[in-house]
Amino acid sequence: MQRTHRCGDLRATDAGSTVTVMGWVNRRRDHGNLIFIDLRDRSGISQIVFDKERNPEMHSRVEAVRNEYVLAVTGRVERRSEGTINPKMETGEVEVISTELRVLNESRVPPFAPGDANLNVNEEVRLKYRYLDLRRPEMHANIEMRHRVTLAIRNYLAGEGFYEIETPILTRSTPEGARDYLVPSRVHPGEFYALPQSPQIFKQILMIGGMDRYFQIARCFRDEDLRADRQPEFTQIDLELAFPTEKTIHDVVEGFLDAAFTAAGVTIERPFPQMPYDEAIRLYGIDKPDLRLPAMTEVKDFFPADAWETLQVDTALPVVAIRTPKVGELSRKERDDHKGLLNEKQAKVIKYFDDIKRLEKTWPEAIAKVRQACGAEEGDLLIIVAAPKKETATDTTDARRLHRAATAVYSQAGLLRLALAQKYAARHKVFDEKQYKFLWVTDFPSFEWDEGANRWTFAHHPFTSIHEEHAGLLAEGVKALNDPDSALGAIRARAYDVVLNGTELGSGSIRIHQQEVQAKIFEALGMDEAEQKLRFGFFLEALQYGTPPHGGIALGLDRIVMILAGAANLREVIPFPKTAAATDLMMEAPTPVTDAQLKELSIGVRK
RNA sequence: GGGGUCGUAGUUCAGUUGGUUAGAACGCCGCCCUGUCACGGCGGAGGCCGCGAGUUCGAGUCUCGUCGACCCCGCCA
Repeated sequence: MQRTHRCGDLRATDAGSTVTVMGWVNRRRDHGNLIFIDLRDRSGISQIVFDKERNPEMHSRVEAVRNEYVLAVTGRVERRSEGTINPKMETGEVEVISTELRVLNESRVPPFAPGDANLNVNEEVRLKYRYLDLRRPEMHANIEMRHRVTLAIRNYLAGEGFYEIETPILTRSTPEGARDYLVPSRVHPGEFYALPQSPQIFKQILMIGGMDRYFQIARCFRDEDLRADRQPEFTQIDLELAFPTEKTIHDVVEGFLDAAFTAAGVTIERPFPQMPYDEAIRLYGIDKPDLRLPAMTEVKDFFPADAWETLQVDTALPVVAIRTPKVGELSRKERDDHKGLLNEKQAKVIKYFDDIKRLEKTWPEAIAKVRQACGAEEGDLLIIVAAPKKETATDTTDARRLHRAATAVYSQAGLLRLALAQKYAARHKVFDEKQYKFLWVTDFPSFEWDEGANRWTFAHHPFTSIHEEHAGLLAEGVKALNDPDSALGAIRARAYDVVLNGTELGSGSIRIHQQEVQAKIFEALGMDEAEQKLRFGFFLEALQYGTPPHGGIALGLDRIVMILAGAANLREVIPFPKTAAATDLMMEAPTPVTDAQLKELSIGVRK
């Protein structure tokens, strides 16, 4: 038997023709002498009719057929009579009157029915029986969208002159950044490969190799704890190109995102707005602003100085208003609940005033200005956030220190802004509407102070160019490596993130292509010459052989598809995802291995 | 590493202050049914209450430990 049609494709225009369809039994309705079977394949569902009068032998065989049996059915497509048409089904105008039935395979009773329209089953069960879960139309839709998005990106980039190039999966461990997944070498006892956290060095080497434009739908591995939007192995759209400006790269990314979203049936606006990191912090308190919600507004100057004295606010630091739209009147309890939105650490950095009406009694003019500056409308919630006054006044003479303190206020206020948005999401409904607000965040700090390690570390990765005019700061900064207020903190990188609705989709930069600059950066990170040579010797050498200026970016494919699918976690758009404990419930991975395997790898396991 | 929620029939859940025979719905099995499409009717089977200790005359229920799922913090250049 040869399949002639797919189940979901039959239409009234097929009436009269004889077809053969194959698929799974979605549901069976047994009326005794008349049996209906909904047959399902990837394309959809068709109703097959088995009539005892017309074919008693076949009818008796179909009585034994159960859910998820795999059938091949030949029959005549007939237009359904008036009153039996099912408008809820794509194929509901027709049905197949079966003339031949072959049971291609039987099925045990499944732990859950993939054909159940309102499936309510624990994810643990879904993951264990992933093959059944994948039969569900919802999963088909997500996987299909992922395919379409990926294909659109491939086609777009190929059209822009990018080569798709594979890079090694077995590579070298780099101790900085995320924890590596390690693979023992049999040939070199005691030595290990690492799975790539990203193809970063390889793609830069490809540029040095004159490949001009590279991309890869690349699998990356990071041995860190999981989140709803983080898997230990994930897929990046990774690209790099020679002789770029920031604009070249932004145009390419916007181009393929446009193609990808179009493939998913979504129109997006271009060009994406841009915002320097420092402005993002000042307006949103975070480096990945969600533009669906209003920014914070500086309101300190609207109040007379004595107001801040009364309210016990530190006037050296910012005072901002947070507006949450369309919240309406708050009950006493709801207002009390705001306290719970701050953790202990946050409460040290900021205090808030959420009873605007009370403030208004004392400072009516100030509050009027606040409302106007925020663009507040009736029903919007306004909360004023400031730093609590401390025993010793904040030092305003040290600009870098002051900046650090102000940044802490902005970021804690930003977290409160998001917590409020989340708390009142059901009321403002901003998150319900299908809107896609893209943003480029640019000019990230090159270095950030690591409190724990008490040293400077890179904010993006150590191959990121700094702005040329900050070369002096770098020279100054390397002389004060142990000072959190060193000049290093003021250096801005030629780095950019693409952000969508408060989610970081991707991150990239113009790379360093001069060996001396690269060595200087390593030095700023506390690596002496010997250590540089040990860890990146080959790369520093490569940079000396005519490296072209180059830059690139990597975007999380899983996250893009997740957002397009409206899914709450990545597992919905990954066919075989891992659990929060990084296990595979279907394969039951990881597993112990035999002593013989370990011996061959010169590995002993500590009990 | 830390915090939270959850774990009872194949599935999703209920289970009172610790009390006698642990329930419901869907699914499953049998019989009936020629126009259903979440078909319907009648009947039936199905339980290591995650696992292990403890408290108690008595534990699904209380305590401790442990395993697993999910979410968050740390972590993720």
